[in-house]
Amino acid sequence: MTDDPRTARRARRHDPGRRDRLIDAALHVIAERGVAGTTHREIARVADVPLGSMTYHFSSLDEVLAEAFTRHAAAAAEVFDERLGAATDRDSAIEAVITLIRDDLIGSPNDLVMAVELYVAAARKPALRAVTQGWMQRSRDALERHFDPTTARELDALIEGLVLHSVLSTDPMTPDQIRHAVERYLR
Amino acid sequence: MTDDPRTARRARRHDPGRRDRLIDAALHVIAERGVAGTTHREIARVADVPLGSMTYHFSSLDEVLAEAFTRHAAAAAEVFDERLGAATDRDSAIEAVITLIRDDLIGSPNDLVMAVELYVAAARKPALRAVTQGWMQRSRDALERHFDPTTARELDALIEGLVLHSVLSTDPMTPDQIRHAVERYLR
DNA sequence: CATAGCTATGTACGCTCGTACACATGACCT
DNA sequence: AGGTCATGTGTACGAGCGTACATAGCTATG
Repeated sequence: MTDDPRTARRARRHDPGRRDRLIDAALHVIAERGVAGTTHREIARVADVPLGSMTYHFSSLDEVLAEAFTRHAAAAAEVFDERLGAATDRDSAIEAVITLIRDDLIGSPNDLVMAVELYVAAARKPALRAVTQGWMQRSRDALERHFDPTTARELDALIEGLVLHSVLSTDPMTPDQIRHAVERYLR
Repeated sequence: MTDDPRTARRARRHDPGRRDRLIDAALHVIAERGVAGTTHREIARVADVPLGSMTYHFSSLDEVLAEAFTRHAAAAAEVFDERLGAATDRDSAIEAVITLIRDDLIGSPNDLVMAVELYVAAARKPALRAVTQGWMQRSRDALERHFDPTTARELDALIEGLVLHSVLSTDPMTPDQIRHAVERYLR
């Protein structure tokens, strides 16, 4: 946007540009090294900013983590929305779910790693619990556009389990196996 | 209890079962504080042994974690075996699965925490991947005593997802909801 | 230009960590 | 009994961490 220093008579009290970049860098580090390997120094290194910048923009490391996970969860939930929003009837919703699992979830294992990292982190840090629950709620809401609440909840759990086991297993599920599992449950 | 330091210390001087007790202490610490909070010093404190004892019995902290997770996975898999071993026909196997989820999995959330901690740890430490896979394999094997391999795999995933979402959610699933989900899939 | 005040940085402190290693101890053999 | 040596312990070291904080730099104003 307006990077021109001469803009705005009113002083910009805050520079969201850098803060955003730091959150993105944090996401990158979490995915790469895990929450355990996520430190002020590592994030600063990745974002190419001085260490002091971390404490300036965030009051603690937990705050960085919370913001990073929130951003990731929002992006992930949006994928759910998009896939399912395109569906018009129940059959195409089923197809959307299968595509979602195959392409967006199993297809990018980093997202699963992020999810599991979040689950673990949330178990110890109450601030992150709300993020987890908001994420789950949003994916359930998306499913409820096409399925009744009970089905949505169970289907959501099934998807999570399928993705988790598929990614962690030595032999990932084939698209046909995914289709089989989802259809068996839904029909 | 003999709290006299000299007595206790002398008694501990030669302690063949110490390694085992350290692994149990490690399990306790992992469940309590997470892998991130599991340190040589904390394990030693819980087990009431000197710090040096850790490096004597284990060549690294990763080795402690690996042994602890292996032990936990074995115990968890045994629960699967017992529940399902008691079943004689398909219907009682379904009941066994429902009981397993309700009483052993959702009923003791610590086990779920351990599982997720293991998943995260395994993502970064190859030595732990074999533990995860062995665990999954054993629960699938147990299910295959009563269901065909495809069903066993899908059911295993469904169980994992149900437990995960139930425990992490603000409103845990009721026994009836669990029964509904499992029966809907299996019948 | 001078100045004031907000933004941003470099550095240092206190702490915890994993690990190494010199040394103490006591069980067992002869 | 006395010596040997695996078993077990206490301590110290260097690295990396989160965070605090004095101050440098810039920009809007007078």
